[in-house]
Amino acid sequence: MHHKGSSHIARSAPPVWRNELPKIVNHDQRRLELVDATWRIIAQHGIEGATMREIAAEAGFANGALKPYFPTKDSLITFAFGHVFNRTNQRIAERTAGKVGIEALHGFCQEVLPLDEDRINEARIVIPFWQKALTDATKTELHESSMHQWRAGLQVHLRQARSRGEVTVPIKDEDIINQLMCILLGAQIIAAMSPGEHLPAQLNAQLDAYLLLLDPAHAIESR
Amino acid sequence: MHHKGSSHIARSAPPVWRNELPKIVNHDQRRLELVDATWRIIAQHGIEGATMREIAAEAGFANGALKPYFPTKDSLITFAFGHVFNRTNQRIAERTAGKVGIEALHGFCQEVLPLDEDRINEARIVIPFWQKALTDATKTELHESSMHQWRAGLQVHLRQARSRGEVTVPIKDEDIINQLMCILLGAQIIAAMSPGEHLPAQLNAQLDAYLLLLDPAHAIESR
DNA sequence: GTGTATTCTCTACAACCATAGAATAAAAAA
DNA sequence: TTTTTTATTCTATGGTTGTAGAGAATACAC
Repeated sequence: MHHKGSSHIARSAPPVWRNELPKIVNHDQRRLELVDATWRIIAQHGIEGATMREIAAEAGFANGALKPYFPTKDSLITFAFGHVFNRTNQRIAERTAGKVGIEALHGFCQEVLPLDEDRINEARIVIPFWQKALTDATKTELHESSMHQWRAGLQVHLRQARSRGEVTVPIKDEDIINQLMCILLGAQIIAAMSPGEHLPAQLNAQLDAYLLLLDPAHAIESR
Repeated sequence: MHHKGSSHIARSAPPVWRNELPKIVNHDQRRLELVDATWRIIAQHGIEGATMREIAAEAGFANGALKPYFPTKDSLITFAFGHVFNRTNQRIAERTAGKVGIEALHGFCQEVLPLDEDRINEARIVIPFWQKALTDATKTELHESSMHQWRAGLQVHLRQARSRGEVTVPIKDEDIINQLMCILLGAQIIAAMSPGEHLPAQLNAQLDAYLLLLDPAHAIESR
Protein backbone atom coordinates (compact mmCIF):
# COMPACT_ATOMS: atom_id res chain seq x y z
CA MET A 1 0.00 0.00 0.00
CA HIS A 2 2.48 2.61 1.07
CA HIS A 3 5.54 3.18 -0.95
CA LYS A 4 8.85 3.36 0.82
CA GLY A 5 10.32 6.57 -0.64
CA SER A 6 10.12 9.71 1.37
CA SER A 7 8.46 12.65 -0.26
CA HIS A 8 11.52 14.80 -0.71
CA ILE A 9 14.72 13.43 0.77
CA ALA A 10 16.24 10.22 -0.52
CA ARG A 11 16.56 7.84 2.41
CA SER A 12 19.39 5.59 1.38
CA ALA A 13 19.59 3.99 4.82
CA PRO A 14 18.12 0.48 4.60
CA PRO A 15 15.17 -0.32 6.81
CA VAL A 16 16.26 -2.25 9.88
CA TRP A 17 12.91 -3.90 10.40
CA ARG A 18 13.31 -7.60 9.40
CA ASN A 19 16.04 -8.48 6.98
CA GLU A 20 17.26 -6.65 3.88
CA LEU A 21 14.56 -5.48 1.54
CA PRO A 22 15.70 -5.17 -2.05
CA LYS A 23 14.80 -1.74 -3.37
CA ILE A 24 15.27 -1.66 -7.08
CA VAL A 25 14.35 1.86 -8.14
CA ASN A 26 15.19 5.15 -6.51
CA HIS A 27 11.81 6.61 -5.82
CA ASP A 28 12.91 10.21 -5.74
CA GLN A 29 14.78 9.87 -8.98
CA ARG A 30 11.77 8.20 -10.56
CA ARG A 31 9.64 11.09 -9.40
CA LEU A 32 11.96 13.47 -11.20
CA GLU A 33 11.73 11.38 -14.37
CA LEU A 34 7.95 11.54 -14.18
CA VAL A 35 8.03 15.28 -13.61
CA ASP A 36 10.28 15.59 -16.63
CA ALA A 37 7.80 13.66 -18.76
CA THR A 38 5.01 15.86 -17.42
CA TRP A 39 7.03 18.92 -18.33
CA ARG A 40 7.49 17.65 -21.88
CA ILE A 41 3.81 16.83 -22.30
CA ILE A 42 2.63 20.21 -21.05
CA ALA A 43 5.13 22.06 -23.20
CA GLN A 44 3.95 20.12 -26.24
CA HIS A 45 0.22 19.54 -25.83
CA GLY A 46 -0.72 22.04 -23.14
CA ILE A 47 -2.12 21.22 -19.74
CA GLU A 48 -5.29 19.80 -21.25
CA GLY A 49 -3.29 17.05 -22.88
CA ALA A 50 -1.46 16.23 -19.67
CA THR A 51 -3.55 13.24 -18.64
CA MET A 52 -2.19 10.51 -16.43
CA ARG A 53 -2.18 8.12 -19.39
CA GLU A 54 -0.28 10.54 -21.61
CA ILE A 55 2.28 11.32 -18.94
CA ALA A 56 2.82 7.65 -18.17
CA ALA A 57 3.24 6.86 -21.86
CA GLU A 58 5.70 9.73 -22.29
CA ALA A 59 7.72 8.34 -19.40
CA GLY A 60 7.58 4.88 -20.96
CA PHE A 61 5.13 3.30 -18.53
CA ALA A 62 1.56 2.11 -18.51
CA ASN A 63 -1.46 3.75 -17.00
CA GLY A 64 -1.24 2.83 -13.34
CA ALA A 65 2.51 2.89 -12.90
CA LEU A 66 2.51 6.43 -11.54
CA LYS A 67 0.48 5.76 -8.45
CA PRO A 68 3.22 4.48 -6.14
CA TYR A 69 5.15 7.68 -6.81
CA PHE A 70 2.31 10.18 -7.02
CA PRO A 71 -0.84 8.87 -5.38
CA THR A 72 -2.95 11.48 -7.12
CA LYS A 73 -2.72 13.63 -10.20
CA ASP A 74 -2.84 16.81 -8.19
CA SER A 75 0.27 15.79 -6.26
CA LEU A 76 2.11 15.20 -9.52
CA ILE A 77 1.13 18.52 -11.05
CA THR A 78 1.91 20.48 -7.90
CA PHE A 79 5.28 18.78 -7.60
CA ALA A 80 6.02 19.47 -11.27
CA PHE A 81 5.24 23.15 -10.93
CA GLY A 82 7.33 23.42 -7.81
CA HIS A 83 10.20 21.76 -9.59
CA VAL A 84 10.12 24.24 -12.48
CA PHE A 85 10.12 27.11 -10.00
CA ASN A 86 13.03 25.64 -8.10
CA ARG A 87 15.03 25.16 -11.26
CA THR A 88 14.48 28.76 -12.30
CA ASN A 89 15.42 30.02 -8.86
CA GLN A 90 18.55 27.91 -8.84
CA ARG A 91 19.59 29.32 -12.20
CA ILE A 92 19.01 32.81 -10.81
CA ALA A 93 21.13 32.06 -7.77
CA GLU A 94 23.99 30.75 -9.90
CA ARG A 95 23.80 33.66 -12.32
CA THR A 96 23.73 36.40 -9.71
CA ALA A 97 26.34 34.84 -7.42
CA GLY A 98 29.16 37.29 -6.95
CA LYS A 99 27.41 40.06 -8.81
CA VAL A 100 26.00 43.27 -7.38
CA GLY A 101 23.88 46.22 -8.43
CA ILE A 102 22.76 46.63 -12.01
CA GLU A 103 24.80 43.67 -13.11
CA ALA A 104 22.98 41.41 -10.66
CA LEU A 105 19.62 42.83 -11.72
CA HIS A 106 20.56 42.19 -15.31
CA GLY A 107 21.56 38.59 -14.60
CA PHE A 108 18.44 37.97 -12.56
CA CYS A 109 16.16 39.14 -15.34
CA GLN A 110 18.07 37.27 -18.02
CA GLU A 111 17.49 34.00 -16.21
CA VAL A 112 13.75 34.56 -16.18
CA LEU A 113 13.25 36.05 -19.62
CA PRO A 114 12.43 33.40 -22.22
CA LEU A 115 15.66 33.73 -24.14
CA ASP A 116 16.11 30.13 -25.20
CA GLU A 117 13.91 27.15 -25.96
CA ASP A 118 14.12 25.80 -22.43
CA ARG A 119 12.92 29.01 -20.89
CA ILE A 120 10.21 29.45 -23.53
CA ASN A 121 8.97 26.02 -22.52
CA GLU A 122 9.09 27.08 -18.91
CA ALA A 123 6.89 30.01 -19.82
CA ARG A 124 4.47 27.67 -21.58
CA ILE A 125 4.26 25.67 -18.36
CA VAL A 126 3.93 28.62 -16.06
CA ILE A 127 0.82 29.90 -17.81
CA PRO A 128 -1.24 26.79 -17.04
CA PHE A 129 0.11 27.02 -13.52
CA TRP A 130 -1.23 30.54 -13.12
CA GLN A 131 -4.55 29.33 -14.34
CA LYS A 132 -4.58 26.50 -11.82
CA ALA A 133 -3.43 28.75 -9.03
CA LEU A 134 -6.40 31.01 -9.72
CA THR A 135 -8.77 28.43 -8.26
CA ASP A 136 -6.54 26.24 -6.08
CA ALA A 137 -5.57 27.59 -2.68
CA THR A 138 -2.41 25.54 -2.14
CA LYS A 139 -1.06 26.52 -5.55
CA THR A 140 -1.83 30.16 -4.85
CA GLU A 141 0.42 29.90 -1.80
CA LEU A 142 3.22 28.37 -3.83
CA HIS A 143 2.87 31.12 -6.41
CA GLU A 144 2.78 33.95 -3.91
CA SER A 145 5.80 32.71 -2.01
CA SER A 146 7.72 32.50 -5.28
CA MET A 147 6.71 35.99 -6.29
CA HIS A 148 7.69 37.39 -2.90
CA GLN A 149 11.02 35.64 -3.19
CA TRP A 150 11.65 37.27 -6.55
CA ARG A 151 10.62 40.66 -5.26
CA ALA A 152 12.96 40.33 -2.29
CA GLY A 153 15.84 39.41 -4.58
CA LEU A 154 15.17 42.31 -6.90
CA GLN A 155 14.90 44.63 -3.92
CA VAL A 156 18.35 43.69 -2.63
CA HIS A 157 20.01 44.19 -6.00
CA LEU A 158 18.17 47.45 -6.58
CA ARG A 159 19.32 48.88 -3.23
CA GLN A 160 22.87 47.96 -4.04
CA ALA A 161 22.56 49.55 -7.47
CA ARG A 162 21.23 52.72 -5.85
CA SER A 163 24.08 52.88 -3.37
CA ARG A 164 26.57 52.43 -6.19
CA GLY A 165 25.04 55.26 -8.19
CA GLU A 166 23.91 52.95 -10.97
CA VAL A 167 20.28 53.86 -10.41
CA THR A 168 19.63 57.56 -9.99
CA VAL A 169 16.08 57.93 -11.07
CA PRO A 170 13.69 59.56 -8.57
CA ILE A 171 11.17 56.73 -8.49
CA LYS A 172 10.19 54.62 -5.53
CA ASP A 173 11.91 51.23 -5.34
CA GLU A 174 8.50 49.63 -5.04
CA ASP A 175 7.43 50.98 -8.41
CA ILE A 176 10.63 49.90 -10.13
CA ILE A 177 10.27 46.40 -8.73
CA ASN A 178 6.68 46.22 -9.88
CA GLN A 179 7.73 47.35 -13.33
CA LEU A 180 10.44 44.71 -13.43
CA MET A 181 8.05 42.00 -12.26
CA CYS A 182 5.55 42.98 -14.93
CA ILE A 183 8.22 43.05 -17.60
CA LEU A 184 9.40 39.58 -16.61
CA LEU A 185 5.94 38.02 -16.39
CA GLY A 186 4.66 39.88 -19.43
CA ALA A 187 7.63 38.77 -21.49
CA GLN A 188 6.90 35.18 -20.53
CA ILE A 189 3.41 35.49 -21.93
CA ILE A 190 4.43 37.28 -25.09
CA ALA A 191 7.23 34.88 -25.89
CA ALA A 192 5.17 31.83 -25.00
CA MET A 193 2.28 32.94 -27.16
CA SER A 194 4.22 33.98 -30.23
CA PRO A 195 7.78 32.73 -30.17
CA GLY A 196 9.56 33.48 -33.38
CA GLU A 197 8.10 36.95 -33.40
CA HIS A 198 9.95 37.99 -30.27
CA LEU A 199 13.51 36.87 -30.55
CA PRO A 200 16.08 36.86 -27.76
CA ALA A 201 17.81 39.88 -29.24
CA GLN A 202 14.61 41.89 -29.00
CA LEU A 203 13.96 40.86 -25.40
CA ASN A 204 17.53 41.66 -24.48
CA ALA A 205 17.34 45.07 -26.11
CA GLN A 206 14.11 45.74 -24.29
CA LEU A 207 15.63 44.80 -20.94
CA ASP A 208 18.82 46.79 -21.52
CA ALA A 209 16.77 49.78 -22.56
CA TYR A 210 14.75 49.62 -19.38
CA LEU A 211 17.79 49.31 -17.12
CA LEU A 212 19.35 52.24 -18.94
CA LEU A 213 16.25 54.28 -18.16
CA LEU A 214 17.02 53.89 -14.48
CA ASP A 215 20.07 56.14 -14.81
CA PRO A 216 18.85 59.04 -16.96
CA ALA A 217 22.09 60.99 -16.64
CA HIS A 218 23.97 58.15 -18.20
CA ALA A 219 21.25 57.66 -20.74
CA ILE A 220 21.43 61.26 -21.83
CA GLU A 221 25.20 61.18 -22.12
CA SER A 222 25.05 58.12 -24.34
CA ARG A 223 22.77 59.86 -26.77
CA MET B 1 -32.55 21.79 -37.05
CA HIS B 2 -31.23 25.16 -38.08
CA HIS B 3 -31.98 28.18 -36.04
CA LYS B 4 -33.06 31.33 -37.76
CA GLY B 5 -30.83 33.90 -36.10
CA SER B 6 -27.90 35.22 -38.06
CA SER B 7 -24.53 34.87 -36.47
CA HIS B 8 -23.84 38.51 -35.84
CA ILE B 9 -26.44 40.93 -37.18
CA ALA B 10 -30.00 40.93 -35.86
CA ARG B 11 -32.30 40.44 -38.81
CA SER B 12 -35.53 42.09 -37.75
CA ALA B 13 -37.06 41.79 -41.24
CA PRO B 14 -39.58 38.95 -41.19
CA PRO B 15 -38.96 36.08 -43.59
CA VAL B 16 -41.25 36.33 -46.61
CA TRP B 17 -41.25 32.60 -47.23
CA ARG B 18 -44.72 31.35 -46.25
CA ASN B 19 -46.62 33.43 -43.75
CA GLU B 20 -45.37 35.35 -40.69
CA LEU B 21 -43.02 33.41 -38.45
CA PRO B 22 -43.17 34.56 -34.87
CA LYS B 23 -39.70 35.06 -33.49
CA ILE B 24 -39.89 35.38 -29.76
CA VAL B 25 -36.32 35.85 -28.60
CA ASN B 26 -33.60 37.96 -30.10
CA HIS B 27 -30.93 35.41 -30.85
CA ASP B 28 -28.05 37.83 -30.79
CA GLN B 29 -29.14 39.31 -27.50
CA ARG B 30 -29.52 35.82 -26.06
CA ARG B 31 -26.01 35.03 -27.22
CA LEU B 32 -24.75 38.02 -25.27
CA GLU B 33 -26.64 36.87 -22.18
CA LEU B 34 -25.01 33.46 -22.47
CA VAL B 35 -21.60 35.01 -22.93
CA ASP B 36 -22.23 37.09 -19.84
CA ALA B 37 -23.08 33.97 -17.85
CA THR B 38 -19.94 32.30 -19.19
CA TRP B 39 -17.93 35.32 -18.14
CA ARG B 40 -19.33 35.13 -14.60
CA ILE B 41 -18.65 31.41 -14.31
CA ILE B 42 -15.05 31.67 -15.49
CA ALA B 43 -14.36 34.63 -13.23
CA GLN B 44 -15.74 32.68 -10.28
CA HIS B 45 -14.81 29.03 -10.82
CA GLY B 46 -12.11 29.24 -13.45
CA ILE B 47 -12.25 27.75 -16.91
CA GLU B 48 -12.37 24.22 -15.54
CA GLY B 49 -15.72 24.93 -13.93
CA ALA B 50 -17.12 26.43 -17.11
CA THR B 51 -19.04 23.36 -18.28
CA MET B 52 -22.05 23.65 -20.54
CA ARG B 53 -24.30 22.62 -17.67
CA GLU B 54 -22.86 25.26 -15.31
CA ILE B 55 -23.10 27.98 -17.91
CA ALA B 56 -26.67 27.05 -18.78
CA ALA B 57 -27.62 26.99 -15.12
CA GLU B 58 -25.96 30.36 -14.51
CA ALA B 59 -27.97 31.79 -17.40
CA GLY B 60 -31.13 30.25 -15.96
CA PHE B 61 -31.61 27.48 -18.53
CA ALA B 62 -31.29 23.74 -18.73
CA ASN B 63 -28.54 21.70 -20.23
CA GLY B 64 -29.41 21.63 -23.90
CA ALA B 65 -30.84 25.13 -24.22
CA LEU B 66 -27.57 26.56 -25.45
CA LYS B 67 -27.33 24.55 -28.61
CA PRO B 68 -29.54 26.68 -30.89
CA TYR B 69 -27.35 29.66 -30.04
CA PHE B 70 -23.94 28.02 -29.83
CA PRO B 71 -23.87 24.66 -31.58
CA THR B 72 -20.68 23.69 -29.80
CA LYS B 73 -18.85 24.63 -26.65
CA ASP B 74 -15.84 25.82 -28.56
CA SER B 75 -17.95 28.33 -30.45
CA LEU B 76 -19.29 29.69 -27.17
CA ILE B 77 -15.87 30.03 -25.55
CA THR B 78 -14.32 31.61 -28.62
CA PHE B 79 -17.20 34.06 -28.90
CA ALA B 80 -16.91 34.89 -25.19
CA PHE B 81 -13.20 35.62 -25.45
CA GLY B 82 -13.74 37.73 -28.53
CA HIS B 83 -16.42 39.67 -26.72
CA VAL B 84 -14.14 40.49 -23.81
CA PHE B 85 -11.47 41.67 -26.22
CA ASN B 86 -13.95 43.82 -28.09
CA ARG B 87 -15.22 45.37 -24.90
CA THR B 88 -11.70 46.26 -23.80
CA ASN B 89 -10.87 47.72 -27.19
CA GLN B 90 -14.04 49.75 -27.21
CA ARG B 91 -13.20 51.17 -23.80
CA ILE B 92 -9.75 52.05 -25.11
CA ALA B 93 -11.23 53.78 -28.13
CA GLU B 94 -13.59 55.84 -25.98
CA ARG B 95 -10.88 56.73 -23.49
CA THR B 96 -8.30 57.81 -26.04
CA ALA B 97 -10.72 59.65 -28.31
CA GLY B 98 -9.59 63.23 -28.71
CA LYS B 99 -6.36 62.66 -26.81
CA VAL B 100 -2.86 62.65 -28.17
CA GLY B 101 0.67 61.83 -27.09
CA ILE B 102 1.43 60.87 -23.54
CA GLU B 103 -2.10 61.57 -22.45
CA ALA B 104 -3.42 59.07 -24.99
CA LEU B 105 -0.81 56.51 -23.95
CA HIS B 106 -1.84 57.01 -20.36
CA GLY B 107 -5.51 56.55 -21.13
CA PHE B 108 -4.82 53.49 -23.25
CA CYS B 109 -2.90 51.79 -20.47
CA GLN B 110 -5.40 52.73 -17.80
CA GLU B 111 -8.16 50.96 -19.71
CA VAL B 112 -6.15 47.74 -19.80
CA LEU B 113 -4.66 47.77 -16.32
CA PRO B 114 -6.83 45.90 -13.82
CA LEU B 115 -7.82 48.95 -11.83
CA ASP B 116 -11.33 47.90 -10.84
CA GLU B 117 -13.20 44.69 -10.20
CA ASP B 118 -14.47 44.43 -13.76
CA ARG B 119 -11.03 44.66 -15.24
CA ILE B 120 -9.60 42.26 -12.64
CA ASN B 121 -12.23 39.79 -13.75
CA GLU B 122 -11.26 40.42 -17.35
CA ALA B 123 -7.72 39.52 -16.40
CA ARG B 124 -8.95 36.33 -14.76
CA ILE B 125 -10.64 35.43 -18.03
CA VAL B 126 -7.77 36.37 -20.27
CA ILE B 127 -5.39 33.97 -18.54
CA PRO B 128 -7.42 30.87 -19.44
CA PHE B 129 -7.68 32.30 -22.92
CA TRP B 130 -3.91 32.48 -23.25
CA GLN B 131 -3.72 28.91 -22.13
CA LYS B 132 -6.26 27.86 -24.74
CA ALA B 133 -4.59 29.89 -27.43
CA LEU B 134 -1.34 28.05 -26.72
CA THR B 135 -2.74 24.90 -28.31
CA ASP B 136 -5.61 26.14 -30.49
CA ALA B 137 -4.70 27.67 -33.82
CA THR B 138 -7.83 29.76 -34.34
CA LYS B 139 -7.52 31.26 -30.87
CA THR B 140 -3.87 32.00 -31.49
CA GLU B 141 -4.95 34.05 -34.50
CA LEU B 142 -7.50 35.96 -32.44
CA HIS B 143 -4.86 36.67 -29.80
CA GLU B 144 -2.19 37.75 -32.25
CA SER B 145 -4.51 40.08 -34.13
CA SER B 146 -5.50 41.69 -30.83
CA MET B 147 -1.89 42.11 -29.77
CA HIS B 148 -0.97 43.64 -33.11
CA GLN B 149 -3.89 46.00 -32.81
CA TRP B 150 -2.68 47.14 -29.40
CA ARG B 151 0.86 47.56 -30.65
CA ALA B 152 -0.33 49.66 -33.56
CA GLY B 153 -2.35 51.87 -31.25
CA LEU B 154 0.55 52.36 -28.87
CA GLN B 155 2.83 53.08 -31.81
CA VAL B 156 0.61 55.91 -33.05
CA HIS B 157 0.38 57.56 -29.66
CA LEU B 158 4.08 57.14 -29.02
CA ARG B 159 4.99 58.82 -32.31
CA GLN B 160 2.73 61.73 -31.45
CA ALA B 161 4.26 61.97 -28.00
CA ARG B 162 7.73 62.04 -29.56
CA SER B 163 6.79 64.79 -32.00
CA ARG B 164 5.34 66.82 -29.13
CA GLY B 165 8.52 66.47 -27.11
CA GLU B 166 6.81 64.48 -24.39
CA VAL B 167 9.08 61.51 -24.98
CA THR B 168 12.73 62.40 -25.34
CA VAL B 169 14.47 59.26 -24.30
CA PRO B 170 16.95 57.75 -26.80
CA ILE B 171 15.34 54.32 -26.99
CA LYS B 172 13.83 52.67 -30.02
CA ASP B 173 10.05 52.91 -30.27
CA GLU B 174 9.93 49.14 -30.67
CA ASP B 175 11.54 48.62 -27.27
CA ILE B 176 9.25 51.07 -25.54
CA ILE B 177 6.20 49.40 -27.03
CA ASN B 178 7.44 46.01 -25.93
CA GLN B 179 8.00 47.33 -22.44
CA LEU B 180 4.51 48.76 -22.35
CA MET B 181 2.98 45.54 -23.63
CA CYS B 182 4.84 43.56 -20.98
CA ILE B 183 3.78 45.98 -18.26
CA LEU B 184 0.15 45.71 -19.33
CA LEU B 185 0.10 41.92 -19.65
CA GLY B 186 2.25 41.40 -16.58
CA ALA B 187 0.03 43.64 -14.49
CA GLN B 188 -2.96 41.56 -15.56
CA ILE B 189 -1.32 38.45 -14.21
CA ILE B 190 -0.14 40.02 -10.99
CA ALA B 191 -3.47 41.62 -10.21
CA ALA B 192 -5.44 38.54 -11.20
CA MET B 193 -3.30 36.27 -9.05
CA SER B 194 -3.19 38.40 -5.94
CA PRO B 195 -5.72 41.18 -5.97
CA GLY B 196 -5.79 43.03 -2.70
CA GLU B 197 -2.02 43.05 -2.64
CA HIS B 198 -1.75 45.23 -5.71
CA LEU B 199 -4.18 48.05 -5.40
CA PRO B 200 -5.17 50.48 -8.13
CA ALA B 201 -3.10 53.23 -6.55
CA GLN B 202 0.01 51.11 -6.79
CA LEU B 203 -0.62 50.17 -10.42
CA ASN B 204 -1.28 53.80 -11.27
CA ALA B 205 1.90 54.93 -9.56
CA GLN B 206 3.83 52.28 -11.41
CA LEU B 207 2.43 53.39 -14.77
CA ASP B 208 2.97 57.09 -14.08
CA ALA B 209 6.52 56.35 -13.00
CA TYR B 210 7.22 54.53 -16.23
CA LEU B 211 5.77 57.25 -18.43
CA LEU B 212 7.82 59.79 -16.51
CA LEU B 213 10.93 57.77 -17.31
CA LEU B 214 10.31 58.43 -20.98
CA ASP B 215 11.17 62.11 -20.54
CA PRO B 216 14.28 62.11 -18.34
CA ALA B 217 14.80 65.85 -18.57
CA HIS B 218 11.41 66.41 -17.06
CA ALA B 219 12.02 63.63 -14.55
CA ILE B 220 15.25 65.20 -13.39
CA GLU B 221 13.65 68.61 -13.06
CA SER B 222 10.91 67.21 -10.88
CA ARG B 223 13.39 65.76 -8.43
C1' DG C 1 16.29 -23.37 -8.30
C1' DT C 2 13.02 -21.51 -4.80
C1' DG C 3 10.90 -17.95 -2.33
C1' DT C 4 9.78 -13.23 -1.56
C1' DA C 5 9.30 -8.45 -1.87
C1' DT C 6 8.81 -5.19 -5.37
C1' DT C 7 7.38 -3.11 -9.68
C1' DC C 8 4.56 -2.71 -13.48
C1' DT C 9 0.66 -3.90 -16.67
C1' DC C 10 -3.87 -4.44 -17.48
C1' DT C 11 -8.61 -4.35 -16.79
C1' DA C 12 -12.37 -2.26 -14.48
C1' DC C 13 -15.26 1.29 -12.77
C1' DA C 14 -17.60 5.36 -11.42
C1' DA C 15 -17.88 10.16 -12.48
C1' DC C 16 -18.20 13.67 -15.66
C1' DC C 17 -18.26 15.74 -20.04
C1' DA C 18 -20.17 17.49 -24.72
C1' DT C 19 -23.46 16.47 -27.69
C1' DA C 20 -27.75 14.69 -29.97
C1' DG C 21 -32.42 14.35 -30.43
C1' DA C 22 -37.16 13.13 -28.89
C1' DA C 23 -40.68 14.99 -26.05
C1' DT C 24 -42.86 18.85 -23.96
C1' DA C 25 -44.24 23.60 -23.22
C1' DA C 26 -45.27 28.11 -24.86
C1' DA C 27 -46.83 31.57 -27.76
C1' DA C 28 -48.41 33.62 -31.85
C1' DA C 29 -51.61 33.11 -35.87
C1' DA C 30 -55.77 31.76 -37.84
C1' DT D 1 -60.46 27.50 -29.90
C1' DT D 2 -57.18 25.06 -33.03
C1' DT D 3 -53.01 24.97 -35.55
C1' DT D 4 -48.37 25.95 -36.32
C1' DT D 5 -43.93 27.47 -35.28
C1' DT D 6 -40.60 28.23 -31.84
C1' DA D 7 -38.27 27.49 -27.42
C1' DT D 8 -36.84 24.63 -23.80
C1' DT D 9 -36.45 20.56 -21.07
C1' DC D 10 -35.25 16.02 -20.49
C1' DT D 11 -33.15 11.72 -21.34
C1' DA D 12 -29.71 9.07 -23.70
C1' DT D 13 -25.10 8.07 -25.65
C1' DG D 14 -20.30 7.75 -26.64
C1' DG D 15 -16.03 9.13 -25.03
C1' DT D 16 -12.54 10.46 -21.63
C1' DT D 17 -10.84 10.96 -17.20
C1' DG D 18 -8.81 9.79 -12.47
C1' DT D 19 -8.47 6.14 -9.56
C1' DA D 20 -8.43 1.41 -7.79
C1' DG D 21 -6.79 -3.14 -7.48
C1' DA D 22 -5.81 -7.98 -9.17
C1' DG D 23 -2.46 -10.32 -11.35
C1' DA D 24 1.85 -11.03 -14.11
C1' DA D 25 6.60 -10.00 -14.52
C1' DT D 26 10.96 -8.83 -12.36
C1' DA D 27 15.00 -8.89 -9.48
C1' DC D 28 17.25 -10.08 -5.46
C1' DA D 29 18.47 -13.36 -1.41
C1' DC D 30 19.19 -17.82 0.03
